[in-house]
Amino acid sequence: MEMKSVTRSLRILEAVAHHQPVTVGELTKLFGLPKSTVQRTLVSLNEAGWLRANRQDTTRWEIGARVLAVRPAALQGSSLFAAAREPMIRLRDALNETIHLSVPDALQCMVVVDRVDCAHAVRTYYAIGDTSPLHATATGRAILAHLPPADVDELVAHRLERYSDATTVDPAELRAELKRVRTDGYAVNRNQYRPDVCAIAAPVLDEDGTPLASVAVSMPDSRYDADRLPEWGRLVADTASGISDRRLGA
Amino acid sequence: MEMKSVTRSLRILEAVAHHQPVTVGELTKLFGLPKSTVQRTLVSLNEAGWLRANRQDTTRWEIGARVLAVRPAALQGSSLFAAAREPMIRLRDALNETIHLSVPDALQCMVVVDRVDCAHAVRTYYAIGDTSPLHATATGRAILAHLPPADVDELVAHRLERYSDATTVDPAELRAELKRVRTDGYAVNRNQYRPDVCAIAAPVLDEDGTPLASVAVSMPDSRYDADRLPEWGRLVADTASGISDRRLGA
DNA sequence: GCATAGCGTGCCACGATACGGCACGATTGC
DNA sequence: GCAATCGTGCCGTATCGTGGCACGCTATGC
Repeated sequence: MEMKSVTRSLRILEAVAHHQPVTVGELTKLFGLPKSTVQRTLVSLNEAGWLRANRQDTTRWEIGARVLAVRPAALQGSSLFAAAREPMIRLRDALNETIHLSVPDALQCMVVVDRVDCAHAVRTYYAIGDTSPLHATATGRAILAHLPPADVDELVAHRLERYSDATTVDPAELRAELKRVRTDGYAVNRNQYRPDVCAIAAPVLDEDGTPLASVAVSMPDSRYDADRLPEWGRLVADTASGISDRRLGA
Repeated sequence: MEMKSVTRSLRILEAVAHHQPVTVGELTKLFGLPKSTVQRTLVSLNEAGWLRANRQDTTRWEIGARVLAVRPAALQGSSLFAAAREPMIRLRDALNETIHLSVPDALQCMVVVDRVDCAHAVRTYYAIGDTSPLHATATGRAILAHLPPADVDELVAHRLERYSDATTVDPAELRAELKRVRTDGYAVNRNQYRPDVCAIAAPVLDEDGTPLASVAVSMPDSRYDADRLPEWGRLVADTASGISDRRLGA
């Protein structure tokens, strides 16, 4: 049922992405596999055009540009990506905090797809491709709030994992929060996932109300100001709906 | 030397990306492979997290968000990407034409990695991930002009493919054009690749003069004005060198 | 309503093929 | 100049992917 060489080659591909440019030896240590096996896999990935030798050190491997041609359906041929770009920068300019764009992956987790950094010396850090849980983040709850109830039921059927003291693990409490998100238009997270990280997020919706992605402003707890929450929440929600409009208008 | 199942699974992955959401049957027709083989490959790709079933029609497959964690080395840990973003927007604002950021892939072709759209109703369209030939585009020649002569020799050793009446297919003519690019600081393309598409491009250089990427402004032939070429060329070149500086300063 | 065609999926014996131990040559560090 | 380490290539064997086939299901057309 599972093709060993395929899954392994993809694991290796991911490892190359995280450690590029990387040598055969480093990868064998990482995986504990025979040299020949890793080497053969790298050559195959190279022949497929997904890997290439580093220009300076031809014994090191790195990811080729081919992967950019393969983009998730969630990005809708990257029109979402392009539409979000400028509104995100404007939001960053207005608030001077880091802005993230995330999409849900198979309703399992959120994946960061784009980022605009702020100018503060201390700032939150998520890399593009990082994942986070749906129930414990603002970005995830902004999506959850606009999903069919059946999907939410399925999520709470599994135990809601606790990441910190503040994490919402009670299904009823989560549902109440989601209801609040729908009326206010934005979701909030104070230290519920990563300690000392707060965020305010709003969903980008499809024409039929399906949540495609969410925009979030995230900041250290020290800069979180509850008094300004309504104002910031409105700004984030406006940005998100602006992206929806741009996407559909194009 | 080549692992059949690996290369084939990646071909299938790419096919899914281009036709998503797609069914098993459609893929079997595309490749002429047995149903079971395609099916098994899809399941394996799914288990690796690179594929997922469509939400509406669970019998259709699409690309998962996992691929976003795998980024080309050419983006230099996305510092190039981040450095280019705002200068590109300023250039778009100045010219009101679509701006593309492209990187060379294994010196075979250029790949579009970012885009900022203009406001015109009629505009050029390249998606992120699209590829174009080195010798027939402004974006490619901006790179070629700053490559070691040996690399250019290797390129012209293969036949220069013709895409339109205007395509430069004569090696000597290409070399003369590259020399002009080096003195002027920007490359030009009038309908040499896609008919009715013109572009002006300049390279983003590394500290040692290696071309990393190129910035291009592209427009329909109807809006191309030869009289303004020097001015626009200078603006594009300034933007590109500004990106180089930002990248190194950061 | 029934027949049929087409779909996605699961099974299994066969045989191609990827595995991994090993050896070679190049490079680096002592 | 020696030794350790690395990337690479080879080859017999066991494994693993292959693809023909059959099943259950859905949509289509008579």
